[in-house]
Amino acid sequence: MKLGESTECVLHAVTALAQLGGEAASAGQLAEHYGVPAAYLAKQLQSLVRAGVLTATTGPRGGFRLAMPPERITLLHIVEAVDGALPFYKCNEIRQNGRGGIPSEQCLAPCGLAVRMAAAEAAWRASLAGETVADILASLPEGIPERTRALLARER
Amino acid sequence: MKLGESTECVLHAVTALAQLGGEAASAGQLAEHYGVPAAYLAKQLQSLVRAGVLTATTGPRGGFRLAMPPERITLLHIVEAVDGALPFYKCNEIRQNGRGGIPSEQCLAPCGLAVRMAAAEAAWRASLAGETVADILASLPEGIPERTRALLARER
DNA sequence: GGCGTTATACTCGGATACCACGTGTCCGAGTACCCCCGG
DNA sequence: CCGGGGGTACTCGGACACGTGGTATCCGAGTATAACGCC
Repeated sequence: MKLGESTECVLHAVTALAQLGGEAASAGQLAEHYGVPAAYLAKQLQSLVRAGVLTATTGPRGGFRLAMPPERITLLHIVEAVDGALPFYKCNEIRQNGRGGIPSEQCLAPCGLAVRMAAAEAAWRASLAGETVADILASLPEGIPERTRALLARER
Repeated sequence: MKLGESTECVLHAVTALAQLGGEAASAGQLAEHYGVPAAYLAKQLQSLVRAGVLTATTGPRGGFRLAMPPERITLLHIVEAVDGALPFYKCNEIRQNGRGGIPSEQCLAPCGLAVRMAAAEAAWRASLAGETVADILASLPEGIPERTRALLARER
């Protein structure tokens, strides 16, 4: 029960892109910015493109940029894009299997365990869906966005 | 980001044990009761013993039994025992690494991303900690506890 | 000087090895029970 | 008939293969740019 190691990289990468205000940055730039393998970061950012959180453009001066304003991108969007949106708990209805299997006519109500596990998972998702990238930007230390822009901006 | 397949088996196994009211059942019995591999279930139940949720006795008429009354066993106890209690999200402080690393004197406040991820995880844990095995028993269909006792009880 | 063409360098995108965790299985150590024997 | 001892069968507990998902990496397809030559 843990998120992939790459989730942290991607969260920070999106934060950096948000500081650029719609400008693009290449995977190589972002990787160098955080000291992570470039090819690996690129692979993860692709899943964000598929999820519609980022857009990608090829060629010189290309790269990744936000597909939505930061206020509309929630942490849940990013986490689900990178780590998958499958439910944590999969109910296989084993209550109906084996020697003690409950006859299906008594299983009209969903399995109580599955209901509780789903509720906990919903609480997690709701918490992540309540925080946006804009909230993260607002909590950065003073002067960091300007510094990020200076480091990542590409002079024409 | 998903729980192990075995979590479901273990949750149901504990539910079955709770229906026995402190009586013991062997791993083999429980496995047959749910149609799952016996050796595998036994392996998982061991981690519950280590976590103090169950007690185990060897020898004939031995097996596993609850170490606490069902009202005191929460779903979080079980899930953490089986799946580990590690945090989902591990903050490696990559904000301090690489070319854009933030100097440590500006990192007195914890990383905002880590704070949000931890909050979501806390919501998940709180939801699971609010549900006990006794709640699960109360939501079972009519007559199931009696049936489980009849199937799992071992005549002296 | 302005425009079209060409060459270039840079970007993403998917396909490919490597490794760790979880799944599934097995056999050995220990113990409570049951049977048998002796008193 | 009662008590003790030994054998037995049953239980958990940890050690051992196997497979899948994630990590890390590479090279190829495509494009905007920039330079160059021509008009």
